[in-house]
Amino acid sequence: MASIDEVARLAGVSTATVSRALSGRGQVSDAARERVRAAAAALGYVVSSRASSLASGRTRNVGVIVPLLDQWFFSTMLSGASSALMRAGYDITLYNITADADVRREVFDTFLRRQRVDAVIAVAIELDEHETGQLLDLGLPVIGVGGPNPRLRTLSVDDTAMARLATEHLIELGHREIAHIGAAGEFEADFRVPSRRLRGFEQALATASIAANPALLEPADFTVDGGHRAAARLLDARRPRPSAIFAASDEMAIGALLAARDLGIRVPEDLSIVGIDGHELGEFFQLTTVDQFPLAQGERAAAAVLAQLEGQADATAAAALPYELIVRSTTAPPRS
Amino acid sequence: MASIDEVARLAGVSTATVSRALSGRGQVSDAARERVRAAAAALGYVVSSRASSLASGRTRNVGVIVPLLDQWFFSTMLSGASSALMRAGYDITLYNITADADVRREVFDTFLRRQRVDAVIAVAIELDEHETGQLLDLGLPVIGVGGPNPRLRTLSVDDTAMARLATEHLIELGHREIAHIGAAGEFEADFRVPSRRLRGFEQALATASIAANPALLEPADFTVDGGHRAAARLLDARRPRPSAIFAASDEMAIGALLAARDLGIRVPEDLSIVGIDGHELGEFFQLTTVDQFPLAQGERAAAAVLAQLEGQADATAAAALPYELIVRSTTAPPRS
DNA sequence: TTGAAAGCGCTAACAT
DNA sequence: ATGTTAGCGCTTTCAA
Repeated sequence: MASIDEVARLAGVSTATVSRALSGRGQVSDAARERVRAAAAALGYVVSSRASSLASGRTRNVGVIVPLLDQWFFSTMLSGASSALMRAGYDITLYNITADADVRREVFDTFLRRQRVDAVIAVAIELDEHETGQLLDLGLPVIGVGGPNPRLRTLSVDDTAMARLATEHLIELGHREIAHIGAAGEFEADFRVPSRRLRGFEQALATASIAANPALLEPADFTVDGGHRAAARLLDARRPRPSAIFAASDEMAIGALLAARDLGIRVPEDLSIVGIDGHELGEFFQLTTVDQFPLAQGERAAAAVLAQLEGQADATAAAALPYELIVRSTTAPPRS
Repeated sequence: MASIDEVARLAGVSTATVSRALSGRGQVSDAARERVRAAAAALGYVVSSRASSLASGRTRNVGVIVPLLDQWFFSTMLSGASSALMRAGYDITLYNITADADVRREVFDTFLRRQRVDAVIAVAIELDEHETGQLLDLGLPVIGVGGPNPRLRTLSVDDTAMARLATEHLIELGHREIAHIGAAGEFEADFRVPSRRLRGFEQALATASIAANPALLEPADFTVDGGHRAAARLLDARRPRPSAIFAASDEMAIGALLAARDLGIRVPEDLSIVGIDGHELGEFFQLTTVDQFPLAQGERAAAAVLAQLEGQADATAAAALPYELIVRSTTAPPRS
């Protein structure tokens, strides 16, 4: 591993000039810069982040906290954030806050305090007061994605409005008996998303003067299987059947779709189904959904963090995250 | 951010003793250790990884290279590796080698050479000669998972044997007309897994003296959609229909299953389907598969790396990665 | 525009 | 068992 001294010697300049030439900070003549570049390339020299970060206080590394990795939505957001940060030359260190409470505490008490990162992105995590305070105490740029947090700079999509949009789509098609598959106890603890989507659903019904019917609310855990079971209950032959289902995630919507197929109920002729998220499988199942572009959300979070680190105004900061109704083939007017 | 001097002062010892007490290296009296602990806790002191790594040469950070994030298999392995490393107090920095060739080159030329990591785990990446050399040049423990690489210490499951096992299961049930959905050109470039699974399929047929039939081979891209399209071609009414399909991944097997349903072909009565991987949706679809426990693979990779870092013999090193046939409800004897 | 030199906050010899 | 001290390899004043 070549060191800065060797580069300086080969280029015939001081280490200070090498540092300036390679980092782009401070004035360096074109000639010197070129010689330094050539020397560094010849030696295969790369600035040691250990030494550089100790001297400068900058690590070129961003911490990303995620609640789960093995779910499409989170890994897609991570993918977006990761590629944007890497393009900017930043490393990313990953803090996977799993179900394990000890690990979670360690992340906030220790891992994040090791001065390894210049900034933090917290993805879809509901932070409690104490954790939020710990994050703020780091004295670093912190940005949250999803789940508005009044004490943090947060990018979030309007879950209530998305749910309203999905429900309104069904209402406009003429549906009146609309069921909702969504939140359930345990899951709720970490994410308020489900309840916000339920609220949007209720708002849309109220605006259209459709009475809320508790029998048409089925809790589920945001998995395909959960959506399938919830739909099976809703579509039970012994009770009046809704003409449409709004599922609070595409995974649950897909589960509902498969449940309908199992029961010989045709979609969309006998039953309309709409989801939320923009899941990769939505195209395959021809699922109508409200897309929230998770890959782009990750990229936006990265851009916001980079803007703060580089001290520029973040042009996209104020704008709310976009979402869009994608009408495919699982929704249609009810029969007669 | 409190520094080591403040802790030393508060504990009434030198900074060297603080360092020793907190790192566990070297001899410290119980009394001193306790005072240091208390002082550190009182001040909220955490060792700065910047300073510590410069002085010691250790970063307590492992780099993980993955080819994709938004696919269940890779994110699951990452999840396993991540949780195991975090439990051992290690950070992980994530290098997502996307489709972008420039980013890929940068990772090997620059990112990995910044001396930010103590070791590298390369997940399911086919490295070319040059990249393998670059990894080795780092002078760090490197372990690969999946895709055997003769120059690297590698944990890998025997893809050929897994495919053989899946195919033998069909043969033992009495199937003779067995189709395979697997590799296709472009995908092949990065992963040799598909061709190894094809080989296992062919071996099992040969052992049972079943003639290979090129008409029963359909290339697909390892997605649900690809599996669906491949199965639709295989199940086309105008040609002789196989009695069983072995898909080289669970995602494709699920696609095939849905294609059969679309065509009114009953599974397993009219068609048996078996996959590979142990996908989370396998249970839901009652899919027969050969599970390769990707979460455990990630954990094993982490354990192997930690063993090398800590200089212990890795007890699990020699053992091949386990796999297991999980018989569920998509396979049965053919109809006479 | 460039160089000399003083740190950045730890760790690890070496001494005691 | 503990303290003293010389680095680790850079960055950044400060001076020239």
